[in-house]
Order: sequence, then C-alpha cells, then structure tokens
Amino acid sequence: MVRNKHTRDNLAEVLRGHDISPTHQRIEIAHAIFSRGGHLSAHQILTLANDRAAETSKATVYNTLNLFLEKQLIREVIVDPSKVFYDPNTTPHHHFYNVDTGALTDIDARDIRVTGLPRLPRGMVTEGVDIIVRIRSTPA
Amino acid sequence: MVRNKHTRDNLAEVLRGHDISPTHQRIEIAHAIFSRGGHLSAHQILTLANDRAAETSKATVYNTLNLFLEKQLIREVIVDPSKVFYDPNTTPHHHFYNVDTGALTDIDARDIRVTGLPRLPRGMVTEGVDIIVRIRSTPA
DNA sequence: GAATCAAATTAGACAGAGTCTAAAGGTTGG
DNA sequence: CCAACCTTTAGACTCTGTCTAATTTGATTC
Repeated sequence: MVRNKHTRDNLAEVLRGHDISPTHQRIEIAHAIFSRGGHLSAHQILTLANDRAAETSKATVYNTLNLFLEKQLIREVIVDPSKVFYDPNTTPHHHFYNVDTGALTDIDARDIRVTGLPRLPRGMVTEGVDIIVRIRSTPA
Repeated sequence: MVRNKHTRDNLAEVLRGHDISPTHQRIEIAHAIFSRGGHLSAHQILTLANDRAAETSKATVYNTLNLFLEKQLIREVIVDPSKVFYDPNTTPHHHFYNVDTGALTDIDARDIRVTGLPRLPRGMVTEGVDIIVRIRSTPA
C-alpha cells in the first residue's frame, strides 16, 4: 500500500534508474518538480527546493535541471519568451497555454493526429512534435 | 513591372496600411525583416537596421517590433528558450526547428489538419495553434 | 517661417534568466 | 589515509529585453 509515490526514498531510486547519483540537492529538486506534477520555472524550483532547508544554490538548480533533461527525466516547455517551464510528464502530450494568466495545461497526445506534414528534408529525423494551443477568455 | 517588392517606398505604404506612421527607423527595421523573408532575432534586426547608417537604437528596435506585432505586421516564433524570432510571414503556418543548427523553416498550414483536440474549457477561445516539429540530422 | 504640441527616438540604467569559474566539499576505491 | 573524482557553491558575468527621463522630430496652425 503506497501512501506517496514521491517519498525521497522513491525519488532516489528513480534518479538511480536514470543514471543519476542521488544527492541531497538533486532529491530536493526532483521532489519539488514531481510532487506538484506540473510546469514550474527554474525560479520556482529554486524556491521550493530550499523550502525545508536552504541548501541548494541557483547554479545547482540549473545544473540539475539540465542533467535531468539530458537523462530524460523531465521535459522542457517553451511558450513564454522569458521563461522555460520544466515538465515532469515525459509521456507524449501537448499544451494549452492561457495567454492571459500564463497557465499551462496538459493535452494527452494519444488521441491527437496531425496530417499533412510535408516530408522531412533528406537525412533528417523528427525528434518530436510540440503543439501549443494558445487560448484566452472571451472578452466580456 | 515591379523590380523589388521591398523598396523603402513600398514599405512606407505597407506601414501606413497597418496604421503605423513610417519613420526612417521603422522603414529600416521593416526592410531588414521583409527583405530577408525570415526569422530574425531582435539582435540581428538591430544590426541589419544600422547597416547603411547607424541611426536606430536598441530601444527603438524593441519598441518597433512590439508595435509591428500589435498591428499584426509580423509574428513571434518562440522555439528557443533564449531568444524570440520575428517572422514576416503572417499567413497561417508552422515550423520545422532544427535543434542542431537552430534553423527555422516554414510549413504551410493549408494542408495541416489536427484532430482529437479536447474541447476548450468554458468561456475560452483559441487564439492560435502553434506546431513545432523538432528535427535533427540522423547520427552518422 | 515661427510657435506649439504630440509622437518618436534615444542613451543608459535597470531587471531577470541563465552560464561560467575557481574554490571548496563530499564520496569512493585503493 | 590518500588520491582522484564528482558535486556544489558564491558570485561575477552575459544576454535579452524593459524602463525612464530627456531630447529630437514632425505635423499643425497661425
């Protein structure tokens, strides 16, 4: 009976599974990202990681996020020119982006089909397809 | 018989057509963007605009690009976390993004069809759908 | 043309995200 | 314990973009 998938012990295992030695700081950062399940900026992650004890520096947050990206533990979502969001959901999915509030919402990619894309240039392969649906509330 | 669609005189007309008073600087900026037909960063535009005569400041480039955006003369393309690209093509289209080189290529949106998108939350409208196909060259 | 007033431009200070560096701390194996 | 290596760190630095206050430009009216 699992009470919490994101205990620090479990996270250490996850990190090891991705070839990442689980240090204190990395576990705190993973905890910040995974326990909320959603779309945080580097700055938010820095704040959360230092919530229980101030032991993680800005440099480490950036180092670690880039490491997590490399090891495919998280994904990057680029919708706002001034900020990158980090996404713990690495299953194929896309995003609604509320241009008024900045809120990001996942769209499961299972049902999505894109047709009519041109053939790729020779010697090129697709690494991924990102769809961002920009939405806003109807004006009064 | 038109030799060049992007003479400075023609551009002045285009600007007026979008409710923008055509100043020297604005014409130089428009010229930089339109005469190359694609995907420049603010920094590149600043350099190009000062090519023939150094008369355009950084502040004006940013002011002007934002004005052009508002007046729908150009579009923004957000693919690179560290930089916004400005796109003179305002017809519906999407992009190939070469993650190795950073090169952007247009994909005409006419033939593209996306199915399976979930219904929008109440009171929301779609402002636009951006599709970015990330590509890279096959490893040797 | 001169006077006036709004719009546009500007240099440079500023802000925020992210990188880099050199030093220090911690692990691990022998 | 030692050596080699990996990780973290403070803080300086870079880069993109914004802001401000002052000046320049340009159009309008007399």
